[in-house]
Amino acid sequence: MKHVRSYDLTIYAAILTTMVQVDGSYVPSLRDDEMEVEHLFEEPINDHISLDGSLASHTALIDKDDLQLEVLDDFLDEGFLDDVEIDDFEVTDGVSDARGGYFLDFDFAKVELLGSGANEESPLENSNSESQSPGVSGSSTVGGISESTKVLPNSTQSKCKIESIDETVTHDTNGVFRNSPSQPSNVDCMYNISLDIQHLHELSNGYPLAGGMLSCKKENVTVEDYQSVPPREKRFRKPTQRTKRLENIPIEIEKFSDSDSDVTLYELQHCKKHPKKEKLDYDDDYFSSEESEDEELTPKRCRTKDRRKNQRMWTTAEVTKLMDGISEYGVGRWTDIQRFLFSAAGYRTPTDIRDKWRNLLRASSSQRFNKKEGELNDETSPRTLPLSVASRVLELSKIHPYPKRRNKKRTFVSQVGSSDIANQSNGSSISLGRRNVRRKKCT
DNA sequence: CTTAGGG
DNA sequence: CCCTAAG
Repeated sequence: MKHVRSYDLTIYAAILTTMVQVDGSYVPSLRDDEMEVEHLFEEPINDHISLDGSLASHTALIDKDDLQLEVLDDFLDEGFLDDVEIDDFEVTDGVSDARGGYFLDFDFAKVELLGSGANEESPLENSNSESQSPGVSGSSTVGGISESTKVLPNSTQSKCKIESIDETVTHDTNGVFRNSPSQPSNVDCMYNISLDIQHLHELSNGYPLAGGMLSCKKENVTVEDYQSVPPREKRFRKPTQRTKRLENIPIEIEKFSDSDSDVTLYELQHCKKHPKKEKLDYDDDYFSSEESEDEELTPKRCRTKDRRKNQRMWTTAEVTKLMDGISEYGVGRWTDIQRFLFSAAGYRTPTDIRDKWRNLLRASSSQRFNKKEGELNDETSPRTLPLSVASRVLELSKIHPYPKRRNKKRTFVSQVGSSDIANQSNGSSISLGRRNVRRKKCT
């Protein structure tokens, strides 16, 4: 989520600001600021909450590095900066560019100038250019600011600098972060940072954001230590279909071994996968269907050793559900069927469902053929589907013919169909079904 | 990304 | 189940 990323950095920025702010006294404690920022999180309703911070740069600032690094470390520990990509912030170094990551401008361009006096260049600076891990870059930001504040002995100098910073900073990043137009930099070069936390609620889903971020440990974190923080391995591997499928089951068991594990996990995954379609109305089907507990309790995972990698036997309940879904949504809307009926399963991709339906059709037809032949169908055999299922499949196949357009046999089937919903043209019935489905779904 | 079709 | 082409 980009929101999360930019927002994290934004908050982090706010913390930075307030940290350096500590007026005159330079209290090496973040407590007050913590509270301020925490309020940000507590009131997601207000769109803009402004932090007033005076970026004081007069005197040497103690162990700010440690504190800041600690805070940053907390960031990393909490995993909030995990996903921050460096390309989320276009690093531009021009004041004129109002679109670039002003923060990076701020830190790297300006602050480095400020700290030009003593260039014992903390190795953090180098890590910027590496840009391998955004978290690392953030850390360098911390180092830069703190260093500058430390080094700078002259207040007037800093004033000028920060004025220019103000101009630079005026910028609207994705509408997330906004800075008030340059304040007349008075004594302490006050500048205003207003946070747009319109996306805050998105973060607060169970993530101890403020708490974890603001908890200020007292351990010293040296620069080297920080640098040694391994850049979080990126898991943008683009898993293949099979990988995804395989990953599906163990994750459920591992991460969410709780009671409602399945549902929660599915929600998460699904929302991640289809961010737009996250409005899933989980009707009673979703929870009360016998399918869920059936699947959970009896994970009939009959894996034939070699042929199919991971094959799950289709239970009768599943087949029933599949037919329900087809009768409701129509043939061809496999994604909907999967989403609304097989969502709890986790496996059973739309393709699987379609394949199953295809197989069902085949089986039913063959069964009918067998009936004609007079062969007795063995209901107990797993190879033959129960008569109830078969009859239903046949009926459904009449109503919703499988969209094999070129198939001439379907016309025959439709003519035989007693419900007369399916006319000679298969397409009409299908499209009708789809329209109904859409209306039902989008409400 | 979803579906259809073939393997 | 898997893969891939087509919309």
